[in-house]
Amino acid sequence: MSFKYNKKDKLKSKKLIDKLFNEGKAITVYPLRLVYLKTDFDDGSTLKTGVSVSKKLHKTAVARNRIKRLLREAYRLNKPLYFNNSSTSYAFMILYLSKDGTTFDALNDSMKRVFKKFVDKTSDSLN
RNA sequence: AAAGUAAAUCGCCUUAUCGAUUCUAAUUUUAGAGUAGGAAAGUCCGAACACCAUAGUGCAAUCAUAGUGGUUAACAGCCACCAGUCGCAAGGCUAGGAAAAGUGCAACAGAAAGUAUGUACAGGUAAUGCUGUAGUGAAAUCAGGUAAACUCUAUGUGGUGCAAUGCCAUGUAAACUAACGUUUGAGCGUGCACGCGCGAUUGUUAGAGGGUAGGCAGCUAAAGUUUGCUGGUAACAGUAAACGCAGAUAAAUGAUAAGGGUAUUUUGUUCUUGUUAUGAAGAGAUUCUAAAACAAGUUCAGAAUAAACAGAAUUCGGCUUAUAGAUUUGCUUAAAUA
RNA sequence: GACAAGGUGGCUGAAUGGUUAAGGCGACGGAUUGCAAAUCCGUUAUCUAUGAGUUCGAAUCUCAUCCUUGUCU
Repeated sequence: MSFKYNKKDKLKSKKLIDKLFNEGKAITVYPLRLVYLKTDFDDGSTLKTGVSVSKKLHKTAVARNRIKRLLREAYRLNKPLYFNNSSTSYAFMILYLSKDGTTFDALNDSMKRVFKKFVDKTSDSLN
């Protein structure tokens, strides 16, 4: 798996997103919240991920776009470090909970902690 | 100088690495090219385009506009001029038709706010609110004010909006139940009238229910952008050349690092100017100098900090609002300061 | 994206262009009570989203801005 994050790996289907929020589980490491669900995909990709920022917390489109871009970048760079060997496929939704702005370094750090927690938790449940 | 005023331009840049998306090649993972604004925003006007079976007319209502002329595909925009108003001025602002067509409204105060009528003082008369002043009020005897009150005049105006609309996929579903309607006309474009015909195999309304929430087209070359020339006071028009300029859909246009430029603050430093004697002259008033100190400006170097408003969603023309900082040009200056 | 509706004290909610704006629920103080509740009396508060305009006068009319809510397939 590489650093790429193209159309196939994005979570787009409205149906799937509804299902994810209804049936999925969540991990919160402030300021991030990861909602995940184990599913299978038709097009062969193992992970589908979307990001979201509330309009209530960040009023302007510029602020929301900025945070979403940083979230995608952090996800793209950290993905191979944690999921290179996993064969099970998941749908992810990453939410940004803080009201304040952020920097790439801070977000990168918290993204790593979220994935670490996720990997620990899922491997525990398998055992 | 400073202050003001009008207009225009820019809105950090470069490189490397890792990505996103569209198109074109080859072809199955490579290469090349493109990729956000002046407001992309608000959705306030005007259009294009699409649908409302086809294609229309009149009236009314509604709504909009409102000096004159020009400009434009169109406009409530823009340009020029006139008028009013604010400003010393440059210049700014103006929903700027009609109150002698009619209806209405005017609290409190005041005698009286149109059905008019009368207090005090003065003047005047045969006599009288007959005349003036005072008093109330935004407005007072003359009529006026108000049309962002109704209204009148002139001009214009069908509705819905790309979540329009067409096709594909999915679903037993153009299915089922009730009411209304059957050529004597329900409905067909929201009020009335006319006209036109369509019309039971797919009428209208309501109920209950099934499916989808996906894809393709619409979708980006356009009343296009830049520069020059010609006409016009100008808005703008004509013409020639060059350019080919976003197309995403839980939302692309990014992230990181390095370097550079700009502004502010601060440290050191170069130079200039000013102030100060504790120095010097003198009997003294006072005068001269300025090592040092302080203040202001300035040269160079370093450090830190900061960099606005804001993100396309069918497309154009405007308007409105937000906007750190920088640059350029024209014009004005009454009073006050140097 | 396209198109609509609204904004009045802490909450709810009325108003013909005419006295810094009705009423209710609250809150506070007093009376009542052995103490409370209920009841009665009084008080409170920068209340018409913001900024302009029309008018003698604006919560009301007009324009712009801000905020909130709704509709669509």
